[in-house]
Amino acid sequence: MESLKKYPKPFVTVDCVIFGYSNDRISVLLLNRKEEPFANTWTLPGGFLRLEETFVEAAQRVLSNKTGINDVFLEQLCSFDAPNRDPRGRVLSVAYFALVNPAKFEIIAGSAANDVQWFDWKNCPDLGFDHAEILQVAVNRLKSKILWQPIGFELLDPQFSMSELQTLYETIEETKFDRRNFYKRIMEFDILNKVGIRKDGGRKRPADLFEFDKTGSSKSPKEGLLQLRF
Amino acid sequence: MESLKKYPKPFVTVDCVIFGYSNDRISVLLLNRKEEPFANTWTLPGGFLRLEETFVEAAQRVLSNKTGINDVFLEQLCSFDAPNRDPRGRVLSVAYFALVNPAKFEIIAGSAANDVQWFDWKNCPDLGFDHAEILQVAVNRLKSKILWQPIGFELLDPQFSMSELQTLYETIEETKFDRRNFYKRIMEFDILNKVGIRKDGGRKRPADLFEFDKTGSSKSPKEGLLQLRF
DNA sequence: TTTTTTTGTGTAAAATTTACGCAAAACTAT
DNA sequence: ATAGTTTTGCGTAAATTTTACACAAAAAAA
Repeated sequence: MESLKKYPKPFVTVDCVIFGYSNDRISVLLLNRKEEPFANTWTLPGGFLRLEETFVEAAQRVLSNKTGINDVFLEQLCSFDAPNRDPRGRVLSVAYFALVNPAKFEIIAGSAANDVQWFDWKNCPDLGFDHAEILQVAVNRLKSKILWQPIGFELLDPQFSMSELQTLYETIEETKFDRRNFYKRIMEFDILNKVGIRKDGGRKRPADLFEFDKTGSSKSPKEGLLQLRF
Repeated sequence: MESLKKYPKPFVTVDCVIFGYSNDRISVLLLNRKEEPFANTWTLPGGFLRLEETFVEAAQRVLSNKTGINDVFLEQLCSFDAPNRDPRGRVLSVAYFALVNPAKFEIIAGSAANDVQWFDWKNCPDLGFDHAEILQVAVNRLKSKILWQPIGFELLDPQFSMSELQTLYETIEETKFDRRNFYKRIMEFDILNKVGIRKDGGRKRPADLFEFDKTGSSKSPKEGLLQLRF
């Protein structure tokens, strides 16, 4: 069998765009680096791939070690290849993204980080490497993805009201929807189960509470794809 | 600055899914390998990334050397990471895809290939490595992409009739559209310029000939996205 | 000439999307 | 208590879009 010795090998890292949602705001998890390059600069959490790992395994390990976040569903975003994107040498990056409910995680800066924090997705600090570009790609993906898939449930508490779901969609899409049409449209897809009404200190009329129907029996039209248009 | 010496390096290849269209059929360009692993087996054309190259540059070089195809517009598809996807070691692959008009290229097998041929996308031979999986991802991407972007023009001759364009769409989507509604829908997007009527041996009434409007003045609704639904 | 096939244009029915109306439920203020 | 306010769930008609055809013109075939 042909030897691979003659071929050069780049370094390969996995970088993660972790989106969170709380208080009607989308946030992104950033890490402040302790070491050069980009020491004391905010970046996406990431790290080098090990030879026995898949990308997702590497991403889970990096997220756990550097940010304290465990067991998130990661989706591949894009790979980045600018030859000068890392001053140390040729370092490729495979970017992944995930949506999480920040309330479910305690973020803990690992030993290689000065700090780990959530930042509003519209007000991030300058990012090291080409991570601003990666983040932009992730934001675009999130915006288009929400129109076609019932995401958002990973971002909310297990039980939520329709207005909470609507606010999430409006925050991501940066528009407003008609409340009544949103309600009808979401319900048509059969992806929600009504599980009661809000008990706690509601302000006005208590809202019905829903949770995502995990039985997968959704009857959404157009070959199983959501399609929100208001 | 931190040394990278402690980090392992995988090999990285670029693999290309080149779709062609002729005689109402979508085809894929495959290469029959001369060397192990997968000697005498069909695979997607691909090769190892050089450290000074971007992915696209590597793909262009590989395509030119191994298949004789030059200057195609490549779009990143996905990266593949199964640890055992290459028996020689840890070899990652970044897949790209392109749409071309086969009539514009002469395919020439490079020295590392027994042969290079177009295969019908529904009747490919068994592929080496994980290339069947890569091809499946590419096919899915092509099908969804055509609904949102005015592709297909790269697949046709510079001037084409509406029925030729429709047949292309029907071939990719594997459905039939109403001829008159297809005509109107396409015209609404202002992406075609009428450039005359067919002169040569037309069979019945000669069709108007169109070409893609490269001035970028398309007025498609929904934020510039095509949306074909019949 | 007549027939056949393909193409360009138009139009009405069907379906979907959009814009609101309204009453019920709980809180607030008298 | 009672009246007023705000939020929620459900309904309905207008506006728009999609779908299904009708029809005549252009050229080849008979």
